[in-house]
Amino acid sequence: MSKENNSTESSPGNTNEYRERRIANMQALEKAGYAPFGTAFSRSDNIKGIREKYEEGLKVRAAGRIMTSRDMGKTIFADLRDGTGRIQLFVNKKQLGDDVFAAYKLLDLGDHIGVEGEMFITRTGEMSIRVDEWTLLSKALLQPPEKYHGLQDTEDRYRQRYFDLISNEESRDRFNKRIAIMREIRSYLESKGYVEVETPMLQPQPGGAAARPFMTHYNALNCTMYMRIAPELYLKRLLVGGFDKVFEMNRNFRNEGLDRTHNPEFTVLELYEAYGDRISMKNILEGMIAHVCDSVLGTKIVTYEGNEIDFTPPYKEVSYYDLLRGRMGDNWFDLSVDEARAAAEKAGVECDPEWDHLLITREIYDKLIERTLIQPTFVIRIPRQFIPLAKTCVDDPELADVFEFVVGGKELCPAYTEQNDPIAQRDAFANQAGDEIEKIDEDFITALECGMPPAGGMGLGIDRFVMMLTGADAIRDVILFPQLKPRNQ
RNA sequence: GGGACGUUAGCUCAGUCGGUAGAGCACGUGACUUUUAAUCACGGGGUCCUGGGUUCAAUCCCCAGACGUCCUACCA
Repeated sequence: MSKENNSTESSPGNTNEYRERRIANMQALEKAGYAPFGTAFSRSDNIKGIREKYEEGLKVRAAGRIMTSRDMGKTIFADLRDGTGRIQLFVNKKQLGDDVFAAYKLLDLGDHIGVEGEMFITRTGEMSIRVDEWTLLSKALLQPPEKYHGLQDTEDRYRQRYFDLISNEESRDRFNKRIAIMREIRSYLESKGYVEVETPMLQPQPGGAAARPFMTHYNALNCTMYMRIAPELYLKRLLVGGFDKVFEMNRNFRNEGLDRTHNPEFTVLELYEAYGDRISMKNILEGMIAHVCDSVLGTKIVTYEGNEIDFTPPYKEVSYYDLLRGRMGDNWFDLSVDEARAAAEKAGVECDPEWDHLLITREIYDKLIERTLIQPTFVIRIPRQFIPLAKTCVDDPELADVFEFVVGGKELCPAYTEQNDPIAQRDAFANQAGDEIEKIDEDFITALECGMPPAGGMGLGIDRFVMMLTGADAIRDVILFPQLKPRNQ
């Protein structure tokens, strides 16, 4: 809305002529015996159901919001919409009688009404309800956005999502898909014996990832608490406690930047399977993605950022070292640090002079290689220093037994053969590479010392997954109420 | 954080090489008993994001700010 004087304000100096007119209509309706904000209305079905049960002459009761109106004089055609669909109303003066028809004319676009009438098909082939009776359910005091273009202003669409949802079908569809995707993930995992659990979002010490947390003060205990950056360490405690297959799909919070692909609160699926490993994670992920694509989209092929992506499993698997050699030459890992830096700079990758071979390698992967992996790909056997919570490969203690699942040039889902050795875990925390150092969670180490079963685990960024499956190019398009900078009052 | 661009009627957008603005939808009045982006006629509606500056005159030019979008850097 424009910017300062909008809808939510109703103070006398700020009303506009549209609102005043609607209030006048509301008062006239009230005088005619129509309560402007009605009570429950019993429907014979929702609009989708009514359409599906169509029969000529079938008597139905429907409720919804008036979206458009075509006034032909003695007959008015209107579109009524609820959460499931739209249907045309045929409102006729003779049918209703002069007074009821005159009252109907006091309705405005955006009002909610309930109607009763018989179904029929108009000459032009439009399924309709011939209204015998109607009742006012809720008067809208503000105009809905433009009926054809909808609400386009990106800022308004995020700040006033209700207007976006009222007027933009693509937006409604996208969020319905998000809901369906999450529902199908749950139902798939439950069918495989996983249980959904809840672990603390308010934590005395944030762990499970390297990220800046949100801090808050807990008055009752007079201590600092942190919004979780990941649920991982708690889910693993549950493995220790005897839950064999657990998952949690809920919010993480990170006190970091805000852009096209980052929102400070975002939804992640984390999943752990006792007695499993990286391979079991690969299997569950392939099965889950295929199920979600089929049940929600009806296809495994999606278009994302101009690329056609085929989610038909199995997905190809390639080792981190092979990717590096493929890009930088077979002798890449034999180069000295200086040679490696020179080669990286030559390839257009800027390197900090402090970096060792490992960090230069990571920069090359991040800057040159990851974005070229468009089709779903498991990148495996990654240097262990980057991944303190994973076990190393049985045949090579320098490599972590993990995969990074990359799609459309972006990392979508990391999965590990989880570290369950408390001594190795403590060492790994202490020896992390780069600047991503986590504080050691002593209670977590204690839990490991009780014996955590060997396990596979993974984390899937739900928002980005939904973006991919719905072709959205901003995370704000898949989060109902994304974070925006507050407006000054 | 750095850079580019944007902000005009309730909504979608034009526009003014500096002389306070237009269209479509919506709204109001009238016509119309099968329309569906209904149609036709007439009409009302604006702090041109905010604050400074230049100027006889600023919505337009300059400076600063707010918010947003895109690019770029960083975390997923």
